[in-house]
Amino acid sequence: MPSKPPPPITMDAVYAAPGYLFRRMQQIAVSIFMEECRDFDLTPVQYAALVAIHTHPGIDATRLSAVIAFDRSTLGSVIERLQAKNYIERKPSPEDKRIKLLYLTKSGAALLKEIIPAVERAQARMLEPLKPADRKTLMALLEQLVDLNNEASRVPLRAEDALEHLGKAG
Amino acid sequence: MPSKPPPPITMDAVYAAPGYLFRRMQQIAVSIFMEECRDFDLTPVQYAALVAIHTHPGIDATRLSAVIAFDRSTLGSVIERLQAKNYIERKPSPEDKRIKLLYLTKSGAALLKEIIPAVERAQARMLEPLKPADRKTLMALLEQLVDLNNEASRVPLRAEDALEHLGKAG
DNA sequence: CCTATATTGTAAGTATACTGTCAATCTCAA
DNA sequence: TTGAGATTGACAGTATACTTACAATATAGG
Repeated sequence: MPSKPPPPITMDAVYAAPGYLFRRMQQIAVSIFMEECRDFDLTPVQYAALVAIHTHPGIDATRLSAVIAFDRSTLGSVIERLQAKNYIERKPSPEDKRIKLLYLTKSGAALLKEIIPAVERAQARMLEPLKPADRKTLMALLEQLVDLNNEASRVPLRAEDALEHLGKAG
Repeated sequence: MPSKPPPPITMDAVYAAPGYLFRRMQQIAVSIFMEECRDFDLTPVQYAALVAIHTHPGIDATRLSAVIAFDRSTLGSVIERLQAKNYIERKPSPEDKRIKLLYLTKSGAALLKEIIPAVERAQARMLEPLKPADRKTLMALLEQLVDLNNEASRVPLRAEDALEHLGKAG
């Protein structure tokens, strides 16, 4: 029995591959975000970090990385930049000398409020070319897929766990 | 008339935002690709470049960037790494002294053949958690969205145009 | 022919995103 | 209590991904 011949190597196979489409869509999403938020000098990642710190004041970097599914190393430089721009501040923890607690500054809180309409415009623009029903379908499937694949990523999202150790156990 | 109060700022809003899901899915996709292709020392981007050079031998870097929707600057270092690993070679064009033509080496062609099963396993694994019908729906919608948003990205895909100037016009 | 303009590859600078490693610190169990 | 192991933030190293800028080269118009 002859084995199946290998499929031809074509760009069309690349263009239709999930991995390629995910990369392409991510590029597009970042591009749209940066365009809508041009006035604010804030990247998508920096925005997510600000929201998380706003929601969980006094979080530390390691837990923050779990809450936004971010590598700890990467997050270090993100935090540095946010601090350099005076949007957040770091205070040493009295309980654990290794830890630095993160808080929004007034400037950071104000920025967050102001930028939200631009962020929502960006999010809407990403899906705009689709029909409303298709937008819902796509988001529902993607949310499922990301959730079901959570453990496959190197830095899984740990939204709840992360907070159990924050002195707000419940 | 009082204006609508602003929506509360929550992490759930971030988790459901298209931009966040696209970034997360991209992280997961790269992670799975790297895991399946561990034996080969090739990144997703390097793989796409190899396929494109295989499909269009003698392509130059600028056209390659259009064919895989890649920034020219980024591509420079990708090409360098592929050359350092002896998977491609660059030859000066006799017609245009600015241009360097790209070709797969024997080693690169062999690698490409060998890696394909691993790449296909990776692509399959990304969608595995979904039901087959949902996989199709998701891919169809995503393909549409990427295509319709093509111009929104900084480096739009120009699959066909790019080749018209390659001496294969027609 | 010669000059304004465009293209090509390259480089410098910024920002994710990951792999490791490390010292300081904390925790827990023997 | 002390010592093994874990955690934390920091750092070095690699790889996208983008911006702007630049010199070398090519092209088109006058």
